[in-house]
Amino acid sequence: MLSMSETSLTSLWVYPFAYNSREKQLKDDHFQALVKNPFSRTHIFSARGTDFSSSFTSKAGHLLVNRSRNNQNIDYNVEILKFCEVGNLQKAMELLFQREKMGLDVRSYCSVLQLCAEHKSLDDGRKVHSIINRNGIEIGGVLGSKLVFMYVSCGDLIEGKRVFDKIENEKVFLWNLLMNEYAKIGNFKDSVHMYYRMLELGIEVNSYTFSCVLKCFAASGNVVEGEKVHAYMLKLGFGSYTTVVNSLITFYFKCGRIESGQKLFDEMRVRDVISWNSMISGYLASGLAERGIKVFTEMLILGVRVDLATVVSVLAACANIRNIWLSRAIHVYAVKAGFDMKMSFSNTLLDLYSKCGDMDGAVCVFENMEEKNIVSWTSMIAGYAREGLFHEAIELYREMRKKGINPDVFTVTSILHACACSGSLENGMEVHEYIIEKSMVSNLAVSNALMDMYAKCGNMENAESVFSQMTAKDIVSWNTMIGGYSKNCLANEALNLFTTMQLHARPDDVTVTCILPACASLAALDRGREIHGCILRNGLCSDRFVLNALVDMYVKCGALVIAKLLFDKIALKDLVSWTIMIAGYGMHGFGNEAIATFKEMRQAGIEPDEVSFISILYACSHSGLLNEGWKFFNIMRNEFYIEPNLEHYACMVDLLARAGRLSMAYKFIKSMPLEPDATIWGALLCGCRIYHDVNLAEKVAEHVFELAPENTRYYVLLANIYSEAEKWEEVKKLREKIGKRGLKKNPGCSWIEIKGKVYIFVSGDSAHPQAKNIRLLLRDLRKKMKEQGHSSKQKYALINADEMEKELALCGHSEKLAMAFGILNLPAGQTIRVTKNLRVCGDCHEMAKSISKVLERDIVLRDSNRFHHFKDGYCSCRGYW
DNA sequence: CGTTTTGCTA
Repeated sequence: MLSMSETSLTSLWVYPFAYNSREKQLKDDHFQALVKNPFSRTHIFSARGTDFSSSFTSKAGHLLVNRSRNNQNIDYNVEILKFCEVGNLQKAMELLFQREKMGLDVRSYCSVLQLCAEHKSLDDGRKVHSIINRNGIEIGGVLGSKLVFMYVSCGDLIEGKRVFDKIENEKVFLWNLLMNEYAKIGNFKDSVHMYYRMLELGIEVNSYTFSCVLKCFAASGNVVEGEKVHAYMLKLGFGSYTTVVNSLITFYFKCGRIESGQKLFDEMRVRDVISWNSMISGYLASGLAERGIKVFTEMLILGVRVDLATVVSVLAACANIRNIWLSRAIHVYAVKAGFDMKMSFSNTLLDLYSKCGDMDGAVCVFENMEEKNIVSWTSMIAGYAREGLFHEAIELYREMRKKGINPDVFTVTSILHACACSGSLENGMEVHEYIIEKSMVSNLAVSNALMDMYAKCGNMENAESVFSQMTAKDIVSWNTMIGGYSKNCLANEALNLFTTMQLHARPDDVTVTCILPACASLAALDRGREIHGCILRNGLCSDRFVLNALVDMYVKCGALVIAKLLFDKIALKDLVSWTIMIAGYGMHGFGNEAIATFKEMRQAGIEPDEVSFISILYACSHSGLLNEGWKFFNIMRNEFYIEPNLEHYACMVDLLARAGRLSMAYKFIKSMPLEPDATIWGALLCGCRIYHDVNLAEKVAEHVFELAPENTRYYVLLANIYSEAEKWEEVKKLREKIGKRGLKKNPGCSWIEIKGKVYIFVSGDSAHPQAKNIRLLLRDLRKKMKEQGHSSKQKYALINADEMEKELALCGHSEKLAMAFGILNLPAGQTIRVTKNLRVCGDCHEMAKSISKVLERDIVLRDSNRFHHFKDGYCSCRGYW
């Protein structure tokens, strides 16, 4: 824009009477170009008002040389420049094509390239490039720079870099330009590479270079290299450049070096609004919203100018700590400052409402927004997902796509979370397709969310496929996969991946809380101990989730004493800690200790929930504490107003049935306000077996078979009841029934861990290298049992007679094999710990008792129901199994 | 000649 004096002077000089016709003149492109043309005296005044003579002589002089050589040409160059000046790319291109053979001035090409860059017209730019090549014009110096600039501006970074590499370049500008472009597309590696190359070539770097390279190291979290840049920057005297220090502050915050960022900020002599905003958003992103707000307050006290970005960050900080009061104040402030009409402000407000659980408020903001962007939609979707309204989240995502809005990385991760939590595999797979289409898989957060979605939907194959295709994995990726395997009952896969992980990354608190349940489910005590060591080495033992998982692992691996020692050491025991310990005592048969722990918990001021009541009720039933169980059932309902669910009822039926109150249990089921399921009838069926009540068993079995026709466990149970009553005819009938249905018995299997390795045995296993020794040992033991008056209980037979014979011939059941293997391979005196996938068989139970006495070996056997500690011929279950 | 940077909500 011309200043007032210049305008008047200009106009007067060229057209003394032109004042009135000025508007008309401006409409005329051609004329306007003339006014600005380097040859007109006007140009000298308008563009370079100060130095009349030098500008005139240099420019005109240059062109005058051309004029003398080729009179025609001068006009073409001038004309092209004219069109460039007014921004008429089309005309300039036409002229360029027409006159390319005339040996046009390099400047003309430069001007057109500049215009192509401004218009972001890659097509035209390429055409200019080919004209240049066609006419054998040497690409270098200014022309080279312009070509690179054009390509980069038009988004063709690859071609830009190609031209750049061909030309001599010590100009820092182009280096910075390319570096920034690489950084913009997330290619930090190449950006940083250029920085190192600059240093090698001795190119003088400037503040732009430092800002860019710091951004790269911030993104990749490379503290070491970033600090080197920091030192070099100070050496070159950029320590007082506000933009560079701003970048440095952001870098330190992104690397988690908060104190360094704060220190830099404190020592800054000149701070601008960006310095302040960087601090606020730095704290916000580090999860320290309060400190961000504190920076904002300081800003207000010092009277620093606040801008939209400040308000947006502070409001987001308020949202994160759910500070409604401060949010309102800032809202009012924003309205006064006129920020409230901005989209980014509305987006933050919307997110604030949704984070505070006010989805109606969020919807209100959302619907009243004149313009919405991807952030608005994503915030809404994430809000619905956070509130557990997964269906709404998915619906809104659909609506958004219908509107033609392209989900970005944030949207995709939010919707995947909604799909994961609602188990909507189909929707999740649709999102996966979109992700592939937009090649978003390279994004870590997206891949992690995808894996989580597949894992939560139970599809570990697809999760594994995403995982294996990831080029870079972070701790979240590993944790998601390990946790996925763990939760999908693939404990061995979880453990194997954990081993692999340790070669690549350092486990964190989440990793160990994911892997410990896998050890627990396998009862892999040695692996669990290893992980305990890993926890100690990595300083993770102050995390309450880790401690709870650790206690749970020791409980489920049968090491109750260690579990209790650790439990006592937990300084802040939460409801979960207490529940784990109560359940632990329960499954090990220490009902009274469980009750004592429950009381302690209440004394500690922790209120039990429905889960802790399940634990205590099971503890009572495992120890046959009928009256205490009833008491807790009543306390739960009358004192804590917790409505019993199916699981609570199952506990009670179990309790009654084990205590021999079979008809009472039957009446109890009949009086339930909930529809009983197979587990509940199954518990009673179990009781029928213990107390040999064939008549009731048949009645109960009808219910069970109706509710769970596919579960072989119950057919086996009934068959056992028949065979124990020597009703062989009925056993046969049942066997035929099962055969007709094509059902297969869930094979019993047991395993034992020796020196960290798990050995698995299935019923009648003879393939094992030590099978012969095991057989001999068992035969020997059987003999000793008989001498002591134990009779072999042929009653513990199974449905299939052939199988039974085979098992007897080989001395049988998987738990016997595993126990024998333990005796043969573990040093004397060491407890034998065996785990079985089904309930322990009665004969094996007897044999274990005998082994514990005859061989003086302690045995801890975990079956699908509880623990059995065998010692001196007794079992901790005292018959309650 | 000038062209490029730093912060901003999910």
